[in-house]
Amino acid sequence: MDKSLIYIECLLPVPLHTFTYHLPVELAEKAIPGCRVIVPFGARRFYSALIVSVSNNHPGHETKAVESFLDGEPVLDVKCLELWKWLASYYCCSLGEVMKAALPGGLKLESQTTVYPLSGQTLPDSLPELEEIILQYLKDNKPPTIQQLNKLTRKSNIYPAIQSLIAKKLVGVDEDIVEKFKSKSETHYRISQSITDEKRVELALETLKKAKKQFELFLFLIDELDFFNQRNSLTISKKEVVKSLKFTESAIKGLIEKGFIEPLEIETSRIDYHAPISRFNLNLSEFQQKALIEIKHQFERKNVTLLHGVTASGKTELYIKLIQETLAHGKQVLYLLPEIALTSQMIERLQAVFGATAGVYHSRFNDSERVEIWNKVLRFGNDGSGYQLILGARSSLFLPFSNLGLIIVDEEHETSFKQFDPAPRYNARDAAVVLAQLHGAKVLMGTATPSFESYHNVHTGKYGYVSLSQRFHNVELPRIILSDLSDAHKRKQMVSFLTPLLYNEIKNALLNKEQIILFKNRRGFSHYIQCKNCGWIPMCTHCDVSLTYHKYSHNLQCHYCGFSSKMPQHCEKCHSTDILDKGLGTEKIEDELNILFPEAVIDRLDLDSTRKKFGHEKIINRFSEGKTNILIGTQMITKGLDFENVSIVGIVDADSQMNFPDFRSYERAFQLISQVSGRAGRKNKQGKVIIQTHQPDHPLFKYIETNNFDKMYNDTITERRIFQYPPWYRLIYITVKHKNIDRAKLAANILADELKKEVKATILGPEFPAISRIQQYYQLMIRLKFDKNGPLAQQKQNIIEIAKKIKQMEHNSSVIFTIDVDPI
DNA sequence: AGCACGCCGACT
DNA sequence: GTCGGCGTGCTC
Repeated sequence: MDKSLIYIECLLPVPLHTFTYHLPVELAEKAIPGCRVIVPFGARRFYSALIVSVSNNHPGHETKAVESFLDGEPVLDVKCLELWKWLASYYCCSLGEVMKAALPGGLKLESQTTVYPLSGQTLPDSLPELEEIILQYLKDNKPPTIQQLNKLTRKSNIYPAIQSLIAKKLVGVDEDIVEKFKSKSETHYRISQSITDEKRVELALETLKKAKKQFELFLFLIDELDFFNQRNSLTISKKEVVKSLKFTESAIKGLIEKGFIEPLEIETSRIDYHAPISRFNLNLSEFQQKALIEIKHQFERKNVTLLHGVTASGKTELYIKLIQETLAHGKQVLYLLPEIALTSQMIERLQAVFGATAGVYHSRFNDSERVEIWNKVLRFGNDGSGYQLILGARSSLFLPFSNLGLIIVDEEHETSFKQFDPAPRYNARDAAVVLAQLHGAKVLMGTATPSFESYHNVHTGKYGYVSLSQRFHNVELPRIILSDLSDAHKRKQMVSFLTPLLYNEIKNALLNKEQIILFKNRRGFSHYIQCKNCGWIPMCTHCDVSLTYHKYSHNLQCHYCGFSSKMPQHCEKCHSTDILDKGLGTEKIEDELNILFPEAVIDRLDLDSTRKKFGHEKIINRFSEGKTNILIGTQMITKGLDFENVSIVGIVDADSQMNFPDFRSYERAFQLISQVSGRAGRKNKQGKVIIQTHQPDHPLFKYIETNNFDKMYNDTITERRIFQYPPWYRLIYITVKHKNIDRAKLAANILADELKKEVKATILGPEFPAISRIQQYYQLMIRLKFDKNGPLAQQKQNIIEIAKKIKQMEHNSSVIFTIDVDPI
């Protein structure tokens, strides 16, 4: 064994395992897990790689040498790496994939090839046209990157031409690592270090007598930077100097040249600073006080506690109290929320309380902002400037925490905590429990409608449980009224899509100047069109779904791949011009309402109306300011919004939610309807929730009417056991995709057969899901149900091995297998 | 994920 | 005959 080398396991920003590199043993002290190095990878590229572990042992295959070191200090805590490893093994993906999701792009470096001309070689008489173009470009420009040349020549692959030029010794190439993150900096000035006392100032002014502008500027700076008290410690930005008086660059330059002031670059933040409210008094109600004591009591014995509190029961105040206490102990806090964009009210509230110690992190930040937040979390503990509290969406789980004391998972039941695509397909709620364990921290999960998984964990004693059943200010829960759609249809009493009951309630509310929310989910039928003559329905050419009609843009769109086409003038099959729109989308509801209630101001909150930046906020603000009378919305309106004046919530079509073919449809429907209901009735008046349904006798409504989550859970949990579903069993769904339907089928069948032989689980499929083709790819699904107490980790390994084996078979290399653990 | 290599069809 | 399409295999 070569004793002069040590070996490091590295992660590169490619969706693969780790790679081993070597470096001389003298540099061993620089090889710290969590630091980045630059390494060669493949034929001609360099990447930044993250050191995972260091060893003295030769890995048993060839290794390349580390090119250089990037960091003196780790960019993350080793506990983060532990979380990554857990995620990779639990969610069946590579560590490289986890790293891709975890590290902000700015910390991942990649080499760029630049091309430069070589002189001294005589030009041949003739060159291929492409090579001529390149040479000409090099003559007149600074060395371009390969990508720039590709763009310039509008060719997809310019590399062969460059290789040919290299062979002729006409050009050379360079591999440069580019640092993507540039910290934002401003030019500042300070009084020169050589000016040590008043005397020197006078002397300086003496020399400046002839340069009037410089004299004035110097005097200004001495005053502004409070030289006589602060000496040379303060700085002023160039912006301010130029702005404050009519000083020009030349005056500044003059002072610098004479050595009276010094320029320096100061890093500035891209992130807004929030000043905390100076005096924040938190008065907990008697019930909240009791709940707080109970939570702490639970934390003595349990690492995770579920806080079950109805809407508006004041969970937030409890969170704030617990965060304050944890921060006071010098520990970090992570507050996880679903879909950050939809919870801006909550963020604003918490930022107002915690000010600059609190940072926000989610996917809408750009790369530079993310690196900045990352570094601020990393810096916590070193100086006073780091973030101690992070409010964020699921990806904030990856921030480089070193000393977490508490993780709050708000709206624990929300499905958006689960990442679906791409890998890692992790559930932030569950990963939070693991992360907390690594830090010895506690987890508080809050919700008004617990997920069955979490509630089950409470029942088995794994999680602690605290309930908060009293609403704030004793606001009553809204009255739930069912409205029978079948009956109204039969009696021909329907007013467009409204039962007479809901219609009249809306009318009355409008008369009383009260607001109305109408809820229509996206699931179920959206707004497709159909030929009345032959039944033809326009379909997406890439996916097997019907196209949705959009009135606003007057075209047809696919909600899966974004494909759009013109609205056809006549049926493509029978050429009939009698084409009808079917179904009821939010857009159509808006239209109908405009006809029914022409005096009302109507707004719509869905994916289409909020696409513009701040579209969401604008619609919400209009409504909460009372400018809108009726708000129509999808799932979006259920998220953490508090309105004062909503007396009626109408659920246009409850059936499509309940009848969705999924084992969780009950749970979901209950969650959704109670969340929508929570928007109704505040402070002084009981609100009404009117549910339109064809099945008013459905048992689900009994639970909803009485808001009896417990009963719903107990009545339906047995069914889950009988049919082998969570929380009793663990699910893994495997999707097999290929452009060719037969290849997809064949690979899926082989996989299912192998799994049945090798894996101890109930295996269903392969079968085509409801949508069998998405973006040109046919897909089949295999579903596995595992006994919770079995050796799951081993089984997962088996699955990965089998999939790998099948991929190696002839013609199968382009088959895509995706493994989804704990699918939602 | 990139990127190189290699094997086939459509053009000068 | 060559250019360039993409299917396949490899990266310490």
